[in-house]
Amino acid sequence: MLKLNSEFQRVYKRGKSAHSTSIALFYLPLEGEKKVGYTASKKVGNAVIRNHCKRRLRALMREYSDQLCDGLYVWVAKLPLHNNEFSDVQRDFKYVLKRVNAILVSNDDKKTLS
RNA sequence: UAGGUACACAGGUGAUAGCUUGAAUUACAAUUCAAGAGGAAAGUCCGGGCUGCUGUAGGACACGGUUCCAUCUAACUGAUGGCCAUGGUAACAUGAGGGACAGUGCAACAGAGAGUAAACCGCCUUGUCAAAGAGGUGAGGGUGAAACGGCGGGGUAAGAGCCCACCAGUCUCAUAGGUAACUAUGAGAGCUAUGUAAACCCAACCGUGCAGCAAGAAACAGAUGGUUAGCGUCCUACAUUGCUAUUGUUUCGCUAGAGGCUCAGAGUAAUCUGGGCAGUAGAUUAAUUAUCACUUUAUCCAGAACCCGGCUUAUGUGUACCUAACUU
RNA sequence: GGCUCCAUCAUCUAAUGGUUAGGAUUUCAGAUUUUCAUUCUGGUCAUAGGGGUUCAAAUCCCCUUGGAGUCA
Repeated sequence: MLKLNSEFQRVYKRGKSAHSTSIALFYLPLEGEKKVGYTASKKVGNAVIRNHCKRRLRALMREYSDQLCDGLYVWVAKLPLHNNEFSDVQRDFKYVLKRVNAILVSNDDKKTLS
């Protein structure tokens, strides 16, 4: 779990970023450790909405964390995350990960891609 | 149809995956069981508890707050019931609702005059051929948010509470009702100088002065200082010798409390008294959920962060009673 | 989480409770100029929202909304 402000700033400055309509991802590849931080600013809404957004992100991360590379992840909630259907959010989640190249690719998948 | 008042609820069950705390088991990684946000948890507008500022007690000044009456409460700028005023056809609602003969200030513009009153036009007397001038007059005109009681009669040169009747208002007294605020009736007095205290202020009452759980305490780690004391200012008395500031981590503070539900009694009510019942929310990137199915009125505003009592604001659905108008 | 403070034209700011809320910059129109700039003249644009006190509120009081600062 990411906690310190300095760690967040490091990821924002050096990491790769990808954006979709409901989610933004900042990713810094790092050998040996896997840390995650969740962010929902006051721009998103009141306390209920911010908590809900973080919960949704956590639920998705739990589902997919086995398939991901090591590194520092920072998930940023955007305005439509609260209202969109869960399936749409899931699609955005996958799309963002793909853009950053954070998904672990097995040898079989490599062949199909090539 | 329109409006008013009071109250209730804020979901439940199942499947899959998962979070926080506690307990148990096994033995250091899991498994099982139990519990897990609100009516406003919000705004931080009041009142307390609790903690610290060497301590305790007292006085003066200053500062801040409150303001019809009674009751309730740990306390309150709170609640309940009443009184008065204002708004509304009504049900009902709202009210910082003491004092303007203790004093000071202010009332722009307009207007003759805005607080010791005041003579622009007009009216009357005088004066004159006619004017000018001198004097009286607040009844009439006009100005303004506001012009010093209203109306009628007497009176007068013209007028004026100058005098009288009625009405309005002020003060005093008496009687009746009420715990009281106050209300009703009667008598008398003088003949009556506006508003503003949410301007300064005066009176009465209240206050623990300041800071707030990021208060503060302990343990460990190390180092660097400050001083004879202070918490609105000043003063007095007594006690004490060491007190105190800064940094990091962890633990405590942290949840059983002026608590909740329910029954009976007292009270118009707020509330109080007595009996019974059930029961660990306690996080710190901050848990209490995600995806579905069924059910149903099941949706809104919205997420505890030391804890309680209020106030204010946001907001869905339903129920009961009341008022007005129309129709049958 | 606690405490403290602020809000006036598009921007920076004035204003003792009392005239139509003033000034500068910007912007718009016109004049000057062969044209542009400068200059001159005139105009547009505001008291955060809702109540109350007062004859009268940007100003005094209350509530709400938005914004800022500070405390480990």
